[in-house]
Amino acid sequence: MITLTEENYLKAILSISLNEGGKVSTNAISKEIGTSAASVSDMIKKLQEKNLINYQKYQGLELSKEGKKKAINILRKHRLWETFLVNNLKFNWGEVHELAEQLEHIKSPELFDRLDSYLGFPKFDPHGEPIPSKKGIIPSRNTIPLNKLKLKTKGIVLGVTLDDKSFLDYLTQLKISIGTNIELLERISFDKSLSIKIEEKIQHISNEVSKHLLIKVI
Amino acid sequence: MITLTEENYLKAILSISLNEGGKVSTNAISKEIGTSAASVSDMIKKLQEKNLINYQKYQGLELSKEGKKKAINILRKHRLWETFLVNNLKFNWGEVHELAEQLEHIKSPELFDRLDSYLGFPKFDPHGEPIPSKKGIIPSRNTIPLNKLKLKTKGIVLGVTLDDKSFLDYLTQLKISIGTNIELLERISFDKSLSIKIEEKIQHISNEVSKHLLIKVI
DNA sequence: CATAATTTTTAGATATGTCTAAAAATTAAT
DNA sequence: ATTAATTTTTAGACATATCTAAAAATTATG
Repeated sequence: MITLTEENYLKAILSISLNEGGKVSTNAISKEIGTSAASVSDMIKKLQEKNLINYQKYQGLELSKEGKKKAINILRKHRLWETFLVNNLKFNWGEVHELAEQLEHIKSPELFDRLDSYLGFPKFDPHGEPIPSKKGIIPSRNTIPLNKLKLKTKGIVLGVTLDDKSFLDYLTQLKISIGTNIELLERISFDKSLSIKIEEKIQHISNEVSKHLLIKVI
Repeated sequence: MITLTEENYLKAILSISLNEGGKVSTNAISKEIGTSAASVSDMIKKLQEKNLINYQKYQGLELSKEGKKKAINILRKHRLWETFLVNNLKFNWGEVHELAEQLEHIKSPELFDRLDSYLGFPKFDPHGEPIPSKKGIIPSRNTIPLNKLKLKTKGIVLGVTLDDKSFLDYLTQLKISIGTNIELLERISFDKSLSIKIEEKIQHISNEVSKHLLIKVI
């Protein structure tokens, strides 16, 4: 049986792999989870014993096939819950992350099959993030982060890659949400900040914000 | 902060109080939860320190005002989830207990307000058990257990008082569910078993089964 | 390439929640 | 009202998940 804590480690390792690729370091996990490197080191041993990761001392680690399957399933559960909370219970998109962090640990394959069906088999959650299928396949789309977009290009916001309340509240304030039309007008070379046109209105946003906006070019 | 384990103890204590009344013994909790009396004794100390129970060594215990409030809230959450699982996700009434035992520990007052509203503010769950209101008021109805019913009396099944898969599956097999019409035909004095008429069909059930069926006399 | 800086691991503690075995208190029975 | 049975508590252990401090290994630097 896998514990809640072990699930959180797997999830963190998956998240780091997806963002950075390659081997995952003890320190990276420590930062992601907010525990000491010593604790991570302990937990790594347990995950290794359970064959959920491949790991050699001092050499970093990666998820095993089994570990990846479990981690992706947690992601699936998280995103199905977020979809339910926003679509059905009318939470706004900034409010659901912590709640989904609790709900993602519920154990019942049957529940998630039914929830998936109840929600109409959504492929993307309210943040535009892909919901892994029951078999663990993660849907993909042709999007690029706004900070990589060419000048004078028009696109649609299809997703955000940061599920953080203050970030999402700020987007809401800028009237940016999933489906919003955007045009990249100007890039300031000094700080890589951007002037963009959002539904006919000109706004200025930082590089940090633009990094987390996934755009489909039109 | 209250832990998951503490919540389970509070729930168990509430359940025993509601069923038996009076002071709750260490042994009763031990049986209800399935841990040793020694473990219960340890946990009792913690709950006492947190002022969730009133307790004197060797003298049994009862929930404090605060403890009762928390316990009733867990019950509320459990029953709201059972309602969602049956009404919306189409689980049958025997399948939802274990799942609701996990879901009842989710922490978010906002979630349960919204879920309550989403479900249409139900007063009773799919087993006919009362759902405590947000303020902790437990709805009541004029029902009696089938084993206390007078002979030749007709009534409607309004609830069951045991949330156990094998029991509920058996009821389903007997075609007994919430709202079923029932008439008490005969009581066998030897074992207190009953002959009953269910929707025009005669059936024979044990006293143990009849104890857990709540009837409204018509 | 030797040393400094960083990362990772080990060692030893702590808190939670559990257990068994034994002691203490209460309740029941003769 | 003693003794026996039962219940409850204490004592001592164990597993999980965490920590800090220190040691070991790796990586970076002059």
